[in-house]
Amino acid sequence: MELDLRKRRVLRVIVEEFVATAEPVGSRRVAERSALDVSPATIRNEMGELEAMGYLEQPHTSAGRVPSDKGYRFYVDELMEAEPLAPAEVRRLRRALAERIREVQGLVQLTARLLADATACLAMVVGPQLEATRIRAVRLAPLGLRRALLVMVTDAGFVISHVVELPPAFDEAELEPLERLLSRHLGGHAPGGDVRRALRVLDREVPRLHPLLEQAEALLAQDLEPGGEERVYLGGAANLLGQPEFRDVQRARALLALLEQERLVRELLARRESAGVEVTIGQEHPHEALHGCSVVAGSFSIGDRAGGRVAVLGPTRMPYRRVVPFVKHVADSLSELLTRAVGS
Amino acid sequence: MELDLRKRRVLRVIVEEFVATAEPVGSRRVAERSALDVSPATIRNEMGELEAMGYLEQPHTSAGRVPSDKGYRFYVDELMEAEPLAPAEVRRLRRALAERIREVQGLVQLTARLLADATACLAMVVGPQLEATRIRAVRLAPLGLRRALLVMVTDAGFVISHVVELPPAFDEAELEPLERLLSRHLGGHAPGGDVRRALRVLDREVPRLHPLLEQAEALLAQDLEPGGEERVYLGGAANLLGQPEFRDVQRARALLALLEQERLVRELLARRESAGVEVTIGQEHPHEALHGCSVVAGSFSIGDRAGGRVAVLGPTRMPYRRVVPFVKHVADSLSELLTRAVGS
DNA sequence: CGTTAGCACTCCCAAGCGGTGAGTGCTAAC
DNA sequence: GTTAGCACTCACCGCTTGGGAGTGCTAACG
Repeated sequence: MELDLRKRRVLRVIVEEFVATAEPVGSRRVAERSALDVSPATIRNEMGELEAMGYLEQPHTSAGRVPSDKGYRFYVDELMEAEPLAPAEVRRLRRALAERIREVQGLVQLTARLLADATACLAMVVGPQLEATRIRAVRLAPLGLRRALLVMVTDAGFVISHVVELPPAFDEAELEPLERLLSRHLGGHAPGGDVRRALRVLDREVPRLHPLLEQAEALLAQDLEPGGEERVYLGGAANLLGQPEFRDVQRARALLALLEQERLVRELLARRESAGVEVTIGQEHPHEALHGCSVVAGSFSIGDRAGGRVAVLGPTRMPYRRVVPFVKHVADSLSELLTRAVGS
Repeated sequence: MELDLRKRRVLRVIVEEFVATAEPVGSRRVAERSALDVSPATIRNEMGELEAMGYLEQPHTSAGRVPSDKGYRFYVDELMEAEPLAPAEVRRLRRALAERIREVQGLVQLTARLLADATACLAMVVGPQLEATRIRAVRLAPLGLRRALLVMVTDAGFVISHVVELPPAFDEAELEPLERLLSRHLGGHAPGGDVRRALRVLDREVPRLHPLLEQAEALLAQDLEPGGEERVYLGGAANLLGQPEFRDVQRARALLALLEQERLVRELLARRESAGVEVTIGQEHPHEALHGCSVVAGSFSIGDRAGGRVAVLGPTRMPYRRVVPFVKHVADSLSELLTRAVGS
């Protein structure tokens, strides 16, 4: 049940024309653009068959054809020729990112902005995952009033900081040795289960610290749970409203409402098995609000550890040829820059 | 040229009816709802005069009247009776905020969410302003590879942290004395001009530190410039799309595009002289995209210093009676909680 | 003199109605 | 297998029409 060469060509032309114009494409246009050198009538036969096979849809009789989700899927998997990025664009991107590589938060936000601008879609970026980092240093800064700031720095430039209450018997002078103790015990561990285990060991060894360690553990757990430190950044929501598929405000509203729930966005970006860029098309999404939409997502890493995710969301009628390589490029650039910054 | 009692009553009814229904209100409805006990014809005369005076507008002949911006302004300033918050709502709010008072970022974000949900508008919150805080402690955590994390903690729970490159001749053992030196010199200063001055003094005293101090100054400047650390949080954009005034997508698009520019949002929230809650209505906004919209904004403070701003944005047809006291309450609650947290 | 009933008038809106044109599917010929 | 020809379908556009809401005006009323 494979598609023969001509059908593939027809499907490709239809997808690309529809992506460009947002209007159903008819047999005549396909005949003109496909360079197949056959008449519209022949194309019509092919289109009829493609529709029967589920790759095309007709909004109504006597309108042209529109790709179905299955059609887009086939296009993305088999037909699309990725459009290489312009060298100037590559340079601009690299320069912009390199400038902010120091602070992860800003980097992630900037990335979202750049992606959105370049693709005219909505961009989503979730930053390096805490779990993927290792604690490099622990500091306790006195704040007075029996409080101190517990700062943990991880190797990806993450800073976890929380105000903790000091046990009543505590003297500020004790902070420095305590700092060293914590650094020794927690350094090198990932701020997930590893650190928790280390905290427990320490708890048994020095029971006096119990109140402090308990707080540290609770606060860490809070950072790690969805919606904690790993913030999600969106950019370019206004881009979507420019697309004709969102002329119906209620659709746009449902989509925005969904995207405001950070938990759902995180779910949307959940890592798949694959290595490269993943495309999720229309009905493949579990949420109804996303049914006319596609998501193109990629991962970046820090050294050999998982970093975060970058993604672009737009109507299924999206310029995949441009978007897919762009997302891939941004993900790879981030990996490279972050890995070098960590210096491992 | 004051409005007599009956005109005030008529205007008030029209504003409130229009706010509730989003449809132009006619003389009959005003007669029914105003309890003035006069006929629609009389009301019509009043409405005609109110229109001539600029308080009302007519979308077209033979439609009811709609308040003009001037009409809303008069309503907000003179006619509106603030609707007290339900005690249950007050309690819920207080509990939710108190839970997150520890970390400023989360608190600000939560506030935006709560405001948006309660008012069915878009909420904007800009966090405590760095300039308004005082540095409480400075820490330098070694990161290896000639780098260290410079952490400055301010009294409002702000944490400013940056990776800095250490001068080549530096030994990690020197960090601790340096830390103490910095703490002594910078502690108590506001991270604006004050700290910069202190840095310069230190620079003269210990020229060896120059490369480090230079970095610190540059990074601080970066944090302080708009778009630095004082992040703006938005919540409830989807709420706006539900309003009938945004049935025209292009309008919504223009608005969203404006709100994506953090600089403009910050401008929008810029402090006015007044003490309480400020309402900016329609054409009073400099940006055209905001012409059908109103903003209700209030300030919160930390101790006796400026804190940040909370605001709500919606169509000019907004339930001011509810929104104004709500914004005021949220601002006051934040002030109270943050002031107590700082413990000054 | 303010208030009111009556009434003509305006104008939006929704529904109904051909005309138009794009695009199709079918059929028969090449 | 391909193609020209052709009837058919159906969204879209512009037009008209009827209805209804709400107004402004005028004249009468207390």
